[in-house]
Amino acid sequence: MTDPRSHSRVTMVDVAKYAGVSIATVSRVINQTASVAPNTEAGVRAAIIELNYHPHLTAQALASRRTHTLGLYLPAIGGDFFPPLLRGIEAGARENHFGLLIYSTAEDSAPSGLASYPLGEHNTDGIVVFVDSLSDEELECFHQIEFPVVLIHRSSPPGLNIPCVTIENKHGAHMLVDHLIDVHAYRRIAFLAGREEHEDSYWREMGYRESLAAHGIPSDPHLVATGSFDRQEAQAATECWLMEGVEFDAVFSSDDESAIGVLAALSRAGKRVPQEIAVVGFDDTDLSRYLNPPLTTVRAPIEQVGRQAIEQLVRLIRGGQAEPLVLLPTELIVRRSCGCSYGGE
Amino acid sequence: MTDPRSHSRVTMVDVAKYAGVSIATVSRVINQTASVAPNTEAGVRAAIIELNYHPHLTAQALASRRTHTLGLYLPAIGGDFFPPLLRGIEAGARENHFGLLIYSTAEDSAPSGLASYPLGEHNTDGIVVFVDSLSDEELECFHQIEFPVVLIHRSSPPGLNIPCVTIENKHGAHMLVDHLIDVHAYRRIAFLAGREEHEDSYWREMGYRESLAAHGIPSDPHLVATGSFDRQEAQAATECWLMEGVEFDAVFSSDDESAIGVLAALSRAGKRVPQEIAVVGFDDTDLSRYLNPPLTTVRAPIEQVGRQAIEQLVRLIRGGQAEPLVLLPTELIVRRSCGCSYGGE
DNA sequence: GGCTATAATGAAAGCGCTTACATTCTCGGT
DNA sequence: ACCGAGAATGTAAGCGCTTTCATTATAGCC
Repeated sequence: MTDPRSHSRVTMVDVAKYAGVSIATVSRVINQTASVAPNTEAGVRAAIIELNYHPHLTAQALASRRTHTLGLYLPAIGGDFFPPLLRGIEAGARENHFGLLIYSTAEDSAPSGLASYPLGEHNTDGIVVFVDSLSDEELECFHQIEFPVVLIHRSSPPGLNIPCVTIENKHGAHMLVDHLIDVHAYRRIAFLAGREEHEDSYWREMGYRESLAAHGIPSDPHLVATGSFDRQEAQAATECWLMEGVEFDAVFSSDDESAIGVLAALSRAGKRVPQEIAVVGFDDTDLSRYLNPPLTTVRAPIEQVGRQAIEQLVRLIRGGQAEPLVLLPTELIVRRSCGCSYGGE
Repeated sequence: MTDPRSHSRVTMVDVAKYAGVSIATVSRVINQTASVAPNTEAGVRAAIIELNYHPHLTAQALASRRTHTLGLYLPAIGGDFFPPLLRGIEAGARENHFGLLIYSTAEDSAPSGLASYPLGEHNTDGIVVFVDSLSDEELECFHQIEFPVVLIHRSSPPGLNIPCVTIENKHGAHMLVDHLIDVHAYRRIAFLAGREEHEDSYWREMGYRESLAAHGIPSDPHLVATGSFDRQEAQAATECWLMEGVEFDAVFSSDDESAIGVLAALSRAGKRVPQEIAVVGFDDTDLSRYLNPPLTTVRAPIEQVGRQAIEQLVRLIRGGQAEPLVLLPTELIVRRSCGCSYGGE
């Protein structure tokens, strides 16, 4: 057995001795928490370099009662949505000099007696919670102890005002459907919803309905199905429409990922996109420009969502106020799958 | 300012008092590190639940000198490759009851005087290093202090025998090119390499060359270009071939992601896949079955690579031996882009 | 019944830091 | 020359645990 205790690491005591000062002074120059005479400081810095000293983060955390670490709860790791989000979060954490601990609640059993929350006040200074990776009750627990939390793509449970950052789903969807109606004169526009409980899906559907209503188009329940933000399910749902002979000239798939499934179903059925049926998505993932045809969609600034979440969280940790709601703007991205033609790319 | 110190948390002392024992005993029942009388144990457990006590991980880490946390160094967060890899790693960590700290060396400045490595012995028990996120010198540092490290998709620098887990790149590429030659009788097969220094790319190229050689096909330098594992660059490289009038009947793109670029370039040039030119990739990312046409590729068990890496790392941490090299098998996935037709999907 | 292994527990010394408080030193003002 | 304010530094008490070592209670045995 390699005993981790065997390595005699360089500690502050060593540095203090080498520099001929007390450990308090060493601590002061490291944290710049009080003024130190220039000479002394230089000596300490030299000692630190000479001995190749590195502070022990765990000890610092215990003594200072801050971990300098942020936690991220995820429901699952995957999807085209995920990498840019994590990229934003990781970059935000790194820039603010925080470590980032991640935990997926995917196939998690309920926290048992002794096991506490995997990420919480014992190992982080604050957490960001993505959609439904934590239940309302769990959020409530954190709220009670006033632990810093920020939510992503999910609004605060009523009562506890937990800050939240998300995107303008409704407006984006509205713009997109407007485009379909105003520019292409489609009237039978199908909507493929995401997961039931998912707020993104809810607001996108709202944007869809509002746009229809604004154009005096009655909404037809046959034209709404569920794709669950999933390629397979979206494909199945589309095939279902096709089988049942539902008539539609365009489909608005609630995210790009399910749009891929729609495209696959249509292609297999021999329907040409966009000549026979137009398809549009949401998110503008990296991939959508490479689809065939390139996908008209709405750009969701996912990476920025991640950054903003960290920004708000860090404010909270530093004792400041966070925005109760950060709504990042979405933008219509017109490519070819809606029927537009364009020169670029 | 919210002072994090203000919350008087429940500590072992409280539990000990409540149960009428010493803190040592509480520690014993929590860690099961020595036998405790059944009655006592029951009392302590009851106290723990009653007081809703949760051990303070930082304090545990400091006292026991193990953090129960693993670190992951990444060069960048992104690509289709990334989510399954992280999924495997995260699951592995979670199952072994380790936390997971991640750090991207992407736009990292050189570690300055006081700043130590972001992930190291001060905050983790071991790290996994993905491709070139750490330099040989940095690996050497960790090696010197005998800090547990395992490498993913990158072999150990000479001398230090750092365990490494990767996939059978050469064999996979060999199978794939064999298929192109044996089944479809292609002879002018272009190869689009990944990044220069990338070992995956190197071995895939080796497999390609060996297969050609085995079939007595001379390799033509004009047929080898660099796509850098990147859609854009792959597209550009393919367009370049097309411009220069290089003749080829198939292209083996060193990963699925660049295959997308190849497909885009070909489609723009009006070339039909696979009728005029076949395209095959490597990795079998989620997406490849949804491409048009569905992509023939080689399955890389990416998620398993992540899991295996953690497995090896945990062994090392527990003081055991790790496999010097874990090579996970690859598998040929035949779809339509090579010219095969099939009923499924 | 006296004696020794053994199991159960407690006391206390850290782990490597931060920080409140005490101490010493300097220096301008008078 | 003397006082007091501030700056510079040191002392020491924790932070919440683990773990060694000593102590006490429990058997087991002839």
